[in-house]
Amino acid sequence: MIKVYEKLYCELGPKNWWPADTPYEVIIGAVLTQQTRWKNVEKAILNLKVRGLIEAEPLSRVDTGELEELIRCTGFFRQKARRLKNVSLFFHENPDVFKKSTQELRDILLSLNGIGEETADSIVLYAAEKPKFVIDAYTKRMCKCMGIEGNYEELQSIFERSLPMDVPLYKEFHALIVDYGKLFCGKKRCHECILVENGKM
DNA sequence: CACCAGGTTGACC
DNA sequence: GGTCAACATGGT
Repeated sequence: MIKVYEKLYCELGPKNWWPADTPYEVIIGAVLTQQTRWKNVEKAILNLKVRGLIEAEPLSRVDTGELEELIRCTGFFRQKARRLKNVSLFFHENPDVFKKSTQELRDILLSLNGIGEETADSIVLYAAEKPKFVIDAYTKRMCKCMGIEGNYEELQSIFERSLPMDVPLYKEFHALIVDYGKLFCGKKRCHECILVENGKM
């Protein structure tokens, strides 16, 4: 996998993800971007910034109806508003949760409604800056292009086993995979894959 | 008009 | 264990 990383980095890097000013902005963005284009998330985050809601405490208390309007442009706005408030209440009451171990933190995040594996790992990696490789739809697609298939845990294990355990590397690699996916891996265009030569990575 | 986007959940088998 | 509809807006 390290060769895939090097190839992507040479073609497209560096991406310097995650685009956010603070760790809590990463958490909000991670929830809002679920099944949604980042462009729309940016608008919603700007709305929240204007209202001073990029912190756990105020976000946990904001009126649900108002929050729904502020994030409407990200779709699924009712459930995202409810989930954002729940998550914010949790972080407000547990401000030191990032000090826990990677695995503990991941399990805690997964227990929160609205945070599944990808969102949990995005928060672990980009907000808490702990080494967990994020697997998303682009990653699954890219792996499939390379003849690798599996569930979330299996794919994550492949990346984590074959890469040095390094937070900046995990961050940049995931960013590159997403960017690469947007450019080349849109369903019918996988023949343009710049990764596979000789059927090998 | 149809399809998709940096997914998650709860119901069901 | 896996599969599936529901959740909803905005862009191509």
